[in-house]
Amino acid sequence: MQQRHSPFDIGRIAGLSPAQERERGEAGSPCGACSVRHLTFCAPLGEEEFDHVTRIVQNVELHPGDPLFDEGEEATHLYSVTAGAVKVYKLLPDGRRQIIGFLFAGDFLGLAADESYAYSAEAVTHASLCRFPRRKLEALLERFPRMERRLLGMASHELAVAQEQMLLLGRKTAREKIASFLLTLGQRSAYRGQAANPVSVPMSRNDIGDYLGLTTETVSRTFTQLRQSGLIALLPAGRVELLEIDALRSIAEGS
Amino acid sequence: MQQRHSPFDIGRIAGLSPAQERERGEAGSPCGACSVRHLTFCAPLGEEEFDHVTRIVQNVELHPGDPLFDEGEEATHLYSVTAGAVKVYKLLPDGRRQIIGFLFAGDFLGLAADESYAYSAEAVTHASLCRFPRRKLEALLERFPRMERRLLGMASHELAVAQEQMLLLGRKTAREKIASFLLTLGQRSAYRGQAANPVSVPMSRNDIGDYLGLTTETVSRTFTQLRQSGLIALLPAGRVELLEIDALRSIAEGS
DNA sequence: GCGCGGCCTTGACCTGCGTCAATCGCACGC
DNA sequence: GCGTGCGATTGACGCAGGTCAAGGCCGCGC
Repeated sequence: MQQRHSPFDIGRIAGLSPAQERERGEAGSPCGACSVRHLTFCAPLGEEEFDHVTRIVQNVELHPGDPLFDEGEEATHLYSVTAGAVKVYKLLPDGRRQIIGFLFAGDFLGLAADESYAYSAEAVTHASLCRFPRRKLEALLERFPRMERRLLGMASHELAVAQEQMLLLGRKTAREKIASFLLTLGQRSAYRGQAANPVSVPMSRNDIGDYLGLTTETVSRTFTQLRQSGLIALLPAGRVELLEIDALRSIAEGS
Repeated sequence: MQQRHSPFDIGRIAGLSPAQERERGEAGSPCGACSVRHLTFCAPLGEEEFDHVTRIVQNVELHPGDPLFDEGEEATHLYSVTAGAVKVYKLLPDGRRQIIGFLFAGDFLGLAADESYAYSAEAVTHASLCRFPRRKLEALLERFPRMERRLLGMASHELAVAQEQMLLLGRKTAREKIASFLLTLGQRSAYRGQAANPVSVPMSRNDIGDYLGLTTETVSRTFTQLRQSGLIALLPAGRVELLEIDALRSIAEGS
């Protein structure tokens, strides 16, 4: 239990050593040069496993707003984000939208509970992803149980994140939601080795609203209110400075 | 891909054949006599695997309101519900509560993203569970990759359910939430081979509220309103008859 | 430099749901 | 049968956040 990682413990698997410097891997494809491997699904793979993965992976480049796949579509591929930001969402027939998550370098998507995707995915910024044909990846899982263990760990982690988000959606106020959102974005940036304090907030107010169960206007007003209270500063290029992290933390946890 | 189940496809694995009749397995322990095995984690195990599981499993009986474990506690066990209902929830420091899910026969809990539970669990009704020491189960997973595959399938399924719940919490109205809730409870009953139409609703209005992001009063008012519209009937013993399933379905999906 | 379009902000107003409080219903113990 | 207590229901009222609408800001193309 020291050397071996628990399959129920993605935190320890993935959190070993958030690196300092990285640029997104070049569009080409060679996994050998992957600069974000330590963050991804591929991190714990051995030589042989990694070799096999390298052979089935494809590269995908998206521009802001480009769709990756739609809810209900046949789930033919799984993806790992290597650069940029992607959003994943579900729609109601009348157009109401719930964003299920924002994904950054190292995040995995496409795990489907049945044959089709349960959500749609679309680029927020310019984004690069590795694409794994599902059939071929399954064949590898068959051969390399360690990969299955890794996926189980990632799924358990996703589940914990989803549960935390349910708490936010069901029980937090707008102010608490925004504070939680900014802190979480910061933590995730730090985990990837990027600046955690002036946090980069690449998504629109509308996207933030659809993620937190609020409207654009309420998101905007709440940002303004936090700014006026001296807790944050709104910088150019969608960056937000967290001026009073402790205060934000106590707001996020419910005053 | 015909004989072999996809690891990303819990739906097919778990959904093979919801049986008709079952009573909860007797408190004793012998897995051999388990009447809900076809619903559980154990369903797809082979002889040898099942034997090993049998040897590490313990039985737990809970009365309504009994706690099973608390958020933050060391995650020493995993559980499979064999009878009754269990609720799983998270708290904010000021006491606000979000129920993450209600679990019934066949459901699994305790998968933790790190060494401690991310939520608390407590019995809703009298409940029976199988308890697996985590260390020992991990050792089995090591030996039997098929079990890991099964867990991955279950986790993927949980993830899809959680995402659907985020859509509900973030974007649905009280009326839509209650309609969705009743329909989902019905489907899950049917899946276990129990009555789907007069649905059994064993949890309190308060629990329902904490699950749907509403207050007790709003839950109560919404039930009354659905009853007055002739869509449901409130029967004794916490049972609800769904009188107009199609109408309820269209409400649940957003009118 | 100028106009255009998309996003953000702000204001005024509205409403769905929360809050507070009273009452009801029913299971249970004696 | 009768009291007791907890959960459910109902009502009156308030407010957080939604809706509708008007600018403001800014990057981009020509």
